[in-house]
Amino acid sequence: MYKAYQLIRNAGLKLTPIRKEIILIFEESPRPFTPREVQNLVQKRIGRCGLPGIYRNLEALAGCGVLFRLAGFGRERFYALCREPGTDPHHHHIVCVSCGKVAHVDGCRYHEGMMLGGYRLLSHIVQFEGVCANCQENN
Amino acid sequence: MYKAYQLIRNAGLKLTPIRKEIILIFEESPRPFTPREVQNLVQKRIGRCGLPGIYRNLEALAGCGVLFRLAGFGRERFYALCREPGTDPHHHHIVCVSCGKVAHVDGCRYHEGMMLGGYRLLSHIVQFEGVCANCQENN
DNA sequence: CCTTTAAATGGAAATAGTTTCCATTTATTC
DNA sequence: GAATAAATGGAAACTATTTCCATTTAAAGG
Repeated sequence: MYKAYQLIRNAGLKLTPIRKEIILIFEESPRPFTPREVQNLVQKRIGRCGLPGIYRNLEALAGCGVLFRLAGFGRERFYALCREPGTDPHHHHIVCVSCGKVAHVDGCRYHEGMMLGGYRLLSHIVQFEGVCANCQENN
Repeated sequence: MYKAYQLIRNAGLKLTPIRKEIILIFEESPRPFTPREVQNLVQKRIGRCGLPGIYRNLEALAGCGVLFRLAGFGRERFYALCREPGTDPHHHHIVCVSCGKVAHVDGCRYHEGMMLGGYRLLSHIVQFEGVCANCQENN
């Protein structure tokens, strides 16, 4: 994840042990995590760590393109790893409702500045839920 | 909004004064509201009314297709009126960042059951932000 | 109408996710 | 190794949302 380290440095952020650990945690799992889950996982690896710091770090990492935050209507927030940070063409994500695995969905037709229903488009949220190939078989 | 009344009745829900008032409030404004805003507006019209009831009603009305809940990353939730409830072909919405006006965006290419990146699609969130024609002129 | 009944309501309190504050520690630069 | 801005952790504050429960009410059937 040296690419991630670059993104952090380029954003003027420090490369701290907790940030490295957070990146490793997301690297090693295909699924999204809540801030609380990240805290628990970090604590297992490097001892005590505060939830406020986790929140700050998840936002910081999302801000510099290492993570992204999932859209949804639940009360908890989820973050996942950008697996091709920086080099990505514009794309969105699909999450498996069974195992949580996140995959890319390419070919978004929307982009900033285009006209849409008489509006000038500024931003958009596109997010999918489905069942991944693996979970389709095992059910 | 007789259509809305039908949707409420068809869902086995009661047509209460508060629900009628909530529908009117959304009817008279082109923009989304938070639960708190709805409470304030209802109180101005028919006196005291509790926030828990507003939450229950907004969810109930969204559940039967009268309202829908907007996606987003803010800490507050927003609801808006389905302006063609029931008869709508599948579509999404764009919200003006300046005045809040909501419009339809038709032509979604995604539907339940289709394959997408190896996943079988179950649901999706598509939500747009932009500047409406009116606000483009007046700036 | 009048009765019955399940649903809706409002207020208070509980929950829970998130943010703020601040004193201390630490990564980075020179 | 020293200087400095950023990061950290704990406690507390915030705030949106939900739960609980006693009371009221819409709707259905006599």
